[in-house]
Amino acid sequence: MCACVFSFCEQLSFPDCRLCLYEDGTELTEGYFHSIPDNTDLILLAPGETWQGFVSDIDHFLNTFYTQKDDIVEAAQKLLSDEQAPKIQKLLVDLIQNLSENILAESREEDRKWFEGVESRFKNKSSYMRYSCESRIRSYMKEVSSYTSAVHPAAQAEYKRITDFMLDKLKSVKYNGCYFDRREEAVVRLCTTEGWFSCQGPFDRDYCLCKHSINPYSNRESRILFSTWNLDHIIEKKRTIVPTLAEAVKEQDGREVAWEYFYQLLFTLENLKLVHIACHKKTSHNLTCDKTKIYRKRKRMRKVSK
DNA sequence: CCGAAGGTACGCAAAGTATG
DNA sequence: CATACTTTGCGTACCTTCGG
Repeated sequence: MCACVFSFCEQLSFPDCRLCLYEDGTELTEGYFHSIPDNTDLILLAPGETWQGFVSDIDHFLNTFYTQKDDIVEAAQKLLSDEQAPKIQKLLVDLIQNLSENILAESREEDRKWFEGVESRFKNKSSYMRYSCESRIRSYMKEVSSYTSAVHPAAQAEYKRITDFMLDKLKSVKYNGCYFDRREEAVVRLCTTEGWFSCQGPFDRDYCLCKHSINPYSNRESRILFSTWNLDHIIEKKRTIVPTLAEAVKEQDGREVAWEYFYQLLFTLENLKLVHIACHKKTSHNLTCDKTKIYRKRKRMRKVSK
C-alpha cells in the first residue's frame, strides 16, 4: 500500500512531491507510512510547498486565548463600555459570553445565571434538559391519543387500546428524555458529554449545510435559544403517521396492527431529527409510512375455511 | 388574510411518591 | 399520617410557513 502511494507520486511525474499528515504536518517517509492508522488524512505537497497542520494552529490560538481568559474578558468589557457600533458591540458581547460561560457546571450553585427563570425544583442542568425533552415527547403522545375521537367510531376502542400500549412503552423509557441528557450513554443521547448538539439538517437531507450547533448547557441564552430548535418528524406526525394509524386500525380486518412500528415513527430518533429552526421545513414532506410494516407478519398463512 | 399544520413553553392542578 | 416535592395531564399562548 505505501509503496503504491509513493510510486503513484512518481508515476504522476511528481518525483519530488512529499506526503504529510493533515493533522500536524508530520512528513511521511515510506517507513513511517506503515505505522499510521487507516483512514488518516494526508496532504500531498508539491516541491516548495509546506503544511504546518491544522491542529497546531487552532490549538495554539485557543490556548493562548483561554489561558488569559480573565484578562481578555476584562479588556473586552472595557472596550464594550464605550463602543457604539452594533457590529463591534455584537462581537464583544459574543466574545465575553463565550469566555465566561460555564459549560461543565451542573448544579444551580455552580451556575446561578443559567437557572434564572427555571423552576426551583430543577437542581441541575441535565435534569432540566431531560425534562424539556420529555415534555416534547409527551406532547406528541397527547396529540396521538387526542385523535381518538376523530377515529371511525367502530375502531375507536381498538385505537385507544393501541395508543395505550404506546403510552406504557413511553413511560417505561421515561419519555426518551435521554435524548437531551448529556449524562446519558453516548448511544442514546443526541449531544456530546459537554452538551453540544449539532443540527441534523432538513428532513430531506443527510446533513446540515450550515453546520448549526448549540450548547444549551453553556449559558442562559443558549438554553432559551435551544427551545427554538425542533424535533422534526421526517414522516410527519399529524399529516401522515396518525391518520395512517387510524386507517390501519379501521381496516385491520383480523390482522394485528404493528404498533411498535408507529411507536418508532412517532417517538424515536428513527424518525425524529433535531434541527435548527432554519432547517425546519414546515412544508408538506410528502412521505408515506411503509405499507409492509403496518401489520404484524403472520407466522403462517392460515387456510380460510368456508 | 386566515386556518391548519409544523412546532415550543408556561402555568395550574391532580395524582403519585418520599420524607420526617 | 401529614407535609413536601415530583410527575403527569391539560389548557393556553405563542411562533413560522404554507396554501386556498
